[in-house]
Amino acid sequence: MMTGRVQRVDARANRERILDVAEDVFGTGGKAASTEEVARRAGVGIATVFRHFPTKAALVEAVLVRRFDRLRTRAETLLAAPGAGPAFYGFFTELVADAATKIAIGEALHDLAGDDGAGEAMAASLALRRTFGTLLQQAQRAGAVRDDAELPEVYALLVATSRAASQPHIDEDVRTRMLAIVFDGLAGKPQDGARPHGLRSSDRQTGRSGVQGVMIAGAPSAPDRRP
Amino acid sequence: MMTGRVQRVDARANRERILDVAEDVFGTGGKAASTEEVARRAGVGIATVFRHFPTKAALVEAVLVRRFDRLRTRAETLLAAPGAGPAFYGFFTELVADAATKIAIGEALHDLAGDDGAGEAMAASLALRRTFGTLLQQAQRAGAVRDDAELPEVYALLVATSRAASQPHIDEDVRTRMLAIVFDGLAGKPQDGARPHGLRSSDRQTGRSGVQGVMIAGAPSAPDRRP
Amino acid sequence: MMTGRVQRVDARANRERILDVAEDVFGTGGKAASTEEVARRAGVGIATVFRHFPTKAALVEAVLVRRFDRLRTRAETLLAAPGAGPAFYGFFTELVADAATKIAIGEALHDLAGDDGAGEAMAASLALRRTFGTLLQQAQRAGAVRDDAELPEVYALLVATSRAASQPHIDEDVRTRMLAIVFDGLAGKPQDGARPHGLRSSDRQTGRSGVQGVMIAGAPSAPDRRP
Amino acid sequence: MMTGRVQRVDARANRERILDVAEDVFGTGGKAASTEEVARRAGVGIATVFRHFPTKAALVEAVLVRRFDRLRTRAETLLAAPGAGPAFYGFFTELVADAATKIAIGEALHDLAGDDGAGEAMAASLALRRTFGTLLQQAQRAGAVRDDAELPEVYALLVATSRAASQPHIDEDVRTRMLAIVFDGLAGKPQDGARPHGLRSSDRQTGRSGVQGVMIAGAPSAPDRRP
DNA sequence: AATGAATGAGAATTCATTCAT
DNA sequence: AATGAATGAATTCTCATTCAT
Repeated sequence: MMTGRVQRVDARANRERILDVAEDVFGTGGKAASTEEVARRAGVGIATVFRHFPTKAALVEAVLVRRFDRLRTRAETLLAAPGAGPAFYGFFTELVADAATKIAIGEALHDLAGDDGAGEAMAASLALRRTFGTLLQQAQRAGAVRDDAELPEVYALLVATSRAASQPHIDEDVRTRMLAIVFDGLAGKPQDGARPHGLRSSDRQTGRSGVQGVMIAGAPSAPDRRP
Repeated sequence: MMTGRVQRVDARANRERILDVAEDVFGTGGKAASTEEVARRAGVGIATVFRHFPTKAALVEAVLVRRFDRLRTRAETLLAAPGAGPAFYGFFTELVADAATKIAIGEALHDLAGDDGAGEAMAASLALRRTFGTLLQQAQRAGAVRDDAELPEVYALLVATSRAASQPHIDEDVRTRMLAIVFDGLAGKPQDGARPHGLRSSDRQTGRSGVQGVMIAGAPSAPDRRP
Repeated sequence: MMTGRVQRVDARANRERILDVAEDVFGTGGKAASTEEVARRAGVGIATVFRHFPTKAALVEAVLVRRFDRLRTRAETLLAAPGAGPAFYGFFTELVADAATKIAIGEALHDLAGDDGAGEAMAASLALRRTFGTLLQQAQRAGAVRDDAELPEVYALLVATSRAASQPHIDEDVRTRMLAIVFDGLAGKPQDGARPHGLRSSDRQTGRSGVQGVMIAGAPSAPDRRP
Repeated sequence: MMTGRVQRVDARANRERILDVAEDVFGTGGKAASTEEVARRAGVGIATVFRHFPTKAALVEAVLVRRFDRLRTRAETLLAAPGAGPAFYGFFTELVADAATKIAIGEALHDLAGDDGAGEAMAASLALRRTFGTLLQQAQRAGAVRDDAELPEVYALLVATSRAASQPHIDEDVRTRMLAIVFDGLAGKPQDGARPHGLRSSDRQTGRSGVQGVMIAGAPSAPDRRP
């Protein structure tokens, strides 16, 4: 009994170590990194990795599931915190900051978003997205986020910025200012009708935005310089 | 002589065909796609590909250089067009829309951004960035983009959104609305001091944004609902 | 033109050499033998083997197809020869003698017989069986083989004896005498009703033969010693 | 003491269970089946299998020894039964029928026959062969088997037919008729000199049988149809 | 210049066997 | 004595790159 327990504890520890290392290895080198590298850096034999995760895909998936679950748990914690605005923006900021060190997870977030093959990871990803959607709604009800922003585009921005943040030359400073711009866009009341860029967030089903044509054609009718 | 000339013309045509195919192949399948696939779809022998591009990396680089150059040329054209604001936003929109179909180029833009190994492609990438910087300055001078936004973060947003747009489940509609938010953030006057998210684009060198701590601590002093 | 032809000739030669070697390697070691062994003994790189045969199964199948085709061709030649009896028995003898040196091919004949996964090889095997069936019918019409023997059991005997002949300790002498017994059984007029073993070839659908029960029960009614 | 005894009883039981399972596993999947599969289906840990049988080869050997011993015991029982003919043919039939369900054992019988590496199994195999030889002699003395048949070829036929019977598409009906032909060959008085196949069981040391040459040459002088 | 064949260095995965408890 | 985890040596297959024609 005791024996069994101890062995399991050891194995569990190994499993966790492998996951930790894999998160780092796949983070740095993308999922193209070799399983052997994971084994080496985890200090175990290659077969041990395969004992815990029968295929490489299973290993990658386990890494993602763990990561998505952690993020979702964090989001749930923030849901309960007072201050819906800070909760939303804080989570957004945290996730992007975290992505900076877990490089290819952004890629995974990215890849999985449309991939339906990876069962569990997909589920965990969707759960995270759902919770994030709740954070968004709360923040909108609190007036901290404009009402016309919807989950698909906001989540796309979350993925986009976290992915961008994983680039090594994007330091913390740049990242913060990048987010400040996005956050202004999210918070900002669509002031007056005249915007310099001609896009409206509330536009739907309009096919191609008119901007491109206008721009190519040359001078837009909108005033170029604001008073 | 004639033969030589003809062969050269043939070779040049081959080179272009290979580049076209490679752009598509690496676009669809990522740079993990095989060189043999490129050769097959270009209708040439594998050795011909390696005759034109001594390594796979060289082929990928040539694809990127051509792509960056095209984008830069487009940016230069817009620089001369009247209407600095539409020029900037239009180019941004175009590039993101284009990325949606050239999937892995966004990845490359991404990867290269910090990579200094890839000589020519890096140079082309920097040239594009520089031209984009000029577009930005013009737009700022025209009042179409807030003054406190600087190239690093704006370029980061360009990369981020173009990468996000390459995901299959991001349709044109979502892409447009995502950009609308970002563009509002770029255009928007930093209204009053009280922002719901607590980030200021003009903050520099401040290490960690204070948001996180505040948020975790709970209720911020700032009013949650705006009047 | 010339160039292309020459290359193809070389490649064809390599292909044949690989097949020859594979026939030997899989013959000696069973299909469990490694592809690398085939490559080494063929004097080519492992990748060359896989270039010609995309999977190991394809290689094994190609070996079998070639072998079955050769045997069928031989059978067809004999079909045209005068003397249906000698043709039948001669083919039987030849095939068994040949199997003695192509060890595991007997195994393949064996395995394939019920296997429907291996497309081409299965087809080639069936073609051989069909031609052998014609040889059998001719021999029966010529009175050289008893009329009540049918293809399934005769073919089973062919497979069985060729497989047995592949064992190293079965020398030619033993093989010949083993065949002599089988051939006597095939040729032999079902003499009188009283056989010492109690089985009749013409029995069909009789479920279990009665022999076993009788034997276990003890003394059969049939006379034990023949006059 | 008590503990030791109990443990030993348990261990013995485990050993038997492992052997039972192994007989089935190696029977179904060939000896390529994995040891882990045996352990799993036996409900023990993999290490327990290796405690009882130090190598996989030892396990396979133990399975074979047990099987050969059982067959030999059965043969010995039949030796004492009245009716030497039925004893011989019955044993032959039983063994072949049994092989139909213990697939790869036929293969093992086969493989071992010439293999001198597998000590105990080889010995058990030889013991079986010896006992079978006695059955044969008795049957010959009883006139149930022709006098000129000797053990090597008869045993070869036993192995050959049992191996053939293990093929899934050889049903009981075909198996019985295949045996009927062989048994006719074994029982049959070498009638008159003129056989359609030209082989004589009593031929020894004659190098190649003349049949092949004759057949290839074409029309034999012997009449093709018997009067 | 162009081609297709050849090559060896990985990569994922499996398996018999050993180790620690 | 029993267990399950760990291990490294195969094995199949892929791919960038080189060679010969």
